[in-house]
Amino acid sequence: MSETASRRGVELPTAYDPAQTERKWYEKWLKGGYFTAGKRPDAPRYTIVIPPPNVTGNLHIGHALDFTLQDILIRFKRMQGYDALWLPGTDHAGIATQTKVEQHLREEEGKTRHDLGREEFLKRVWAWKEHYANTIREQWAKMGFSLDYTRERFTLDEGLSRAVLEVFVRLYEKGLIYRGKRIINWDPETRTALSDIEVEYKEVQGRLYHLRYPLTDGSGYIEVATTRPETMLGDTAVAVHPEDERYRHLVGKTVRLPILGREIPIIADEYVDMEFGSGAVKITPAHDPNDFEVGLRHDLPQILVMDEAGRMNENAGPYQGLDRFECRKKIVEDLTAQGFCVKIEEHVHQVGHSQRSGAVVEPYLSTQWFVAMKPLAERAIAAQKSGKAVRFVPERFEKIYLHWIENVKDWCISRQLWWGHRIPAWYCEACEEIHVGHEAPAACRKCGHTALRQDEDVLDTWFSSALWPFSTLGWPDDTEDMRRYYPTDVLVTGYDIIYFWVARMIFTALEFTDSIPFREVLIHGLVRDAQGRKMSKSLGNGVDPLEVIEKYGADAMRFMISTGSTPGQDVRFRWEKVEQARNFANKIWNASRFVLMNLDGYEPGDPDLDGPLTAADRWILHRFNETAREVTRLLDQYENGETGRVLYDFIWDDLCDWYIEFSKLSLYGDDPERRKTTQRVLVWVLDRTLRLLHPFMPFITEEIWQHLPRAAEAGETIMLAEWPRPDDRLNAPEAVREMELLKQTIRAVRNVRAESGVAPGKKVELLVKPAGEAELELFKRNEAYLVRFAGTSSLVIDPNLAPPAKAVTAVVTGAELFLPLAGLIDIEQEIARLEKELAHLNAEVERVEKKLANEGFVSKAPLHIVEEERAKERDYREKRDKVLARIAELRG
RNA sequence: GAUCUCAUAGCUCAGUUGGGAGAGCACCAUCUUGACAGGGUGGGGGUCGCAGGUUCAAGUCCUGCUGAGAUCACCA
Repeated sequence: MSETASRRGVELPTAYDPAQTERKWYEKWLKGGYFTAGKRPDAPRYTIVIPPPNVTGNLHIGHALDFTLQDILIRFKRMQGYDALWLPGTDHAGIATQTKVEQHLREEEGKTRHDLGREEFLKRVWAWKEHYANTIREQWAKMGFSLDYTRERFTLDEGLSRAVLEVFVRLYEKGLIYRGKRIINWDPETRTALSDIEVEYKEVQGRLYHLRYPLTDGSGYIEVATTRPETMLGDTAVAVHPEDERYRHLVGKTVRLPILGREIPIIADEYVDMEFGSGAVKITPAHDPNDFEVGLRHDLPQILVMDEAGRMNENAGPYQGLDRFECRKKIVEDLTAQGFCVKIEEHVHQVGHSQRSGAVVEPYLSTQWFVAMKPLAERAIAAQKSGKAVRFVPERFEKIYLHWIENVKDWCISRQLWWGHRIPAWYCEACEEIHVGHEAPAACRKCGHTALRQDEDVLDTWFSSALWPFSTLGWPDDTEDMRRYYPTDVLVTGYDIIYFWVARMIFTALEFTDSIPFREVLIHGLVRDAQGRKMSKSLGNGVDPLEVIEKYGADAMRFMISTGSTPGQDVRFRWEKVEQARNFANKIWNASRFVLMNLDGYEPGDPDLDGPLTAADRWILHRFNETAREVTRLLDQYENGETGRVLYDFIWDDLCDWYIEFSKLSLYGDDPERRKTTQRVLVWVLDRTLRLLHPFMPFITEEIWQHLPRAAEAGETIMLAEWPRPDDRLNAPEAVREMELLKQTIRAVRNVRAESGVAPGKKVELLVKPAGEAELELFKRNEAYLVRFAGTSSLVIDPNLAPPAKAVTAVVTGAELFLPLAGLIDIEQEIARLEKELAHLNAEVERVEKKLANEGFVSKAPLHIVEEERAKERDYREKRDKVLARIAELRG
């Protein structure tokens, strides 16, 4: 007890200074090892793996939202006694990182990656990665995240790379990974293949070019239309619908391709839409996915007319060497000049752009590696539709997920990059036999040749991300962590990566661990700017979380961002909201200062519920209990916005505006027993309230909590303090009724004073006419509060009192209140004021009576609802009658 | 074209299984009262987008419409 005694009376500065305390506590938490999971072997575990941020740069405010939501859950569960693991890590982010490093290299040294060579270039990327991984760790620390750094992982580290190999080899052996020549999405800027979802379609104002291809027999022309005229150089057919009467006679004939003069057939295929355009389509199998299919059906040649940089190649004849867009211009000029281009229409259409480079994506025939999605998707769909499902929060995102996985196409997983997991395939130099395995084979299994070269390409970043929930825990080994912490409990992420990541983790986990990777997925929205725009580098409207922290503190940022939204909905970032959160932190700080400044003679211990507690004491304990119950319930439902509101209201309204104000009477009074009781209630409630708030505002709650006198068994950090459990012994409905009447009375007096223009500081006489014995007792018991908070010079409580004419009146549920204001009052004005009140009460009475007169309502509504309305009716009637009587009296 | 989200006070947004609307900011008045002016007290302000329907009862559920946004799929 000497320790708590020595803490007594510690002075806190008048305003909370976040910068000072945040670093201090984070260091202590780290040193204490409180973030490390595994110290409660007998407790149930709770696992979250972090969505690994890219090592491309600093974290932005969107990360702050995502991670804060996770830290809230982890801290909450840890306090509830779980063995809580929050596993951190970072993602190598293939294209994104490589592009950044290449850009850096170009700007700083004027070199390309090819100048350095693969090995040297990768060294540079690793250095970049180290730098940004450190920056990210620093940012995590500033935001207060309780991550278990002993388990931190990186998608390219040794263990995870092994997992990637394992998955690749197994899928290959199962026939679910294959190599094939297909139309893929090609990014000519970064010169790599992309998967379908890495292509963003944007509406673009383009043109539709109508071209005439002359029939070789000289009998005329056939007209086709295209948005990409340069691809005509790769045309190998013109297709019409087999049932199209207009063209039936032409099928089987040939046309001569303008410029190149190649003779190509007119074919019939059901793919063609007769209604659209001329009903005839040019077919370019090497540059369009649909044409590719048509080409296969009709055994057409595939002529690639561009190179990997999007320049026209040797097949483009006179256009060789031109950029594809220059070629477009040139070829249209030429075709027009030669009379082959007959019409150019303005045409709005969707054009695919690379998600990373922004370049217009070229559908491109290329040999790549693919994952056959059908079997994997079917299993995921079956799982989702049976009981073995991942629960999406909010539910609607399940539909989004299912729609995607039900329509998914094969996944192109090879990337023409250097930064990533190199594809574990080796080709025999002699016979081109493919060998897939963990290591390079010594010799070709087919021809015995020993010269084998490994595939130059790496895997799509998302291939490794798909394994994240189990690769981070040690899979494919049967590790202790894997057994204890897998499957994880919840995945928290934004709706923008449901396809990229969430879906892929689910089907991979089902395939390789035979289980779902997480029970629930909590989906949040995007953080937008104050105008509701998406934050982006080009707009420069991004918000740096560190700037927010510097200005307002990490707790304010966390509270604002986590409570400022509804699940699944986008959040707008507004500085005013951070300011509000900062003010809230300051409010808590000062309420705590008040408590700490008034602990003279404090004797440690819980409030004695059987002791002489005041109604206010019992009321605040009751309200705390309700708040604890509500906060726990809401947190379990991921209702952070509501949780924040409940805590805010309890702390600001109930604790600060009412209880602390009321407590001053006990603290400054001369009854030492009452003072001690109130001190205990204050300390107890503040302690527990800080715990409820801790997941949201870890720093300030810890700082204050450490200043509070508290029992040794509470532990050395609020992080590990027990989460408050609802306790029925704290229920005090009578105290609640008493406080409600007191509050109503005090407010009514303040109100009429203000309305009657009584100076706020002026003490006035207050006459209370209670309605009955119980009320009389109640008011007598609480005289001191009325005097203090209603600004009373003298107080008369008398059920039989005859009010003076020159007085203003207020009516509350159990009493009439009179303020004799002889000098100030104008009778007519008072009557007018009361009549306004009367009109209001009459309207209420009428409304309730009408409801109760409704036979359907009384017979069908739940009893407690009907009872509530009856009580309202009585209350409004009573008040109305009193106001009516008072008006008559004044007139009278 | 398909699916989804949103529309509530001047602004930004809450509103948790349907029971007569709230917060912050802004605004008006007032208070240098011994935790806090980043504060206290009191106040004004809303036909909950429109039209129907279900129900004793609809901001809340259903249908249609209007407007804003998102995602997916597309016709060359």
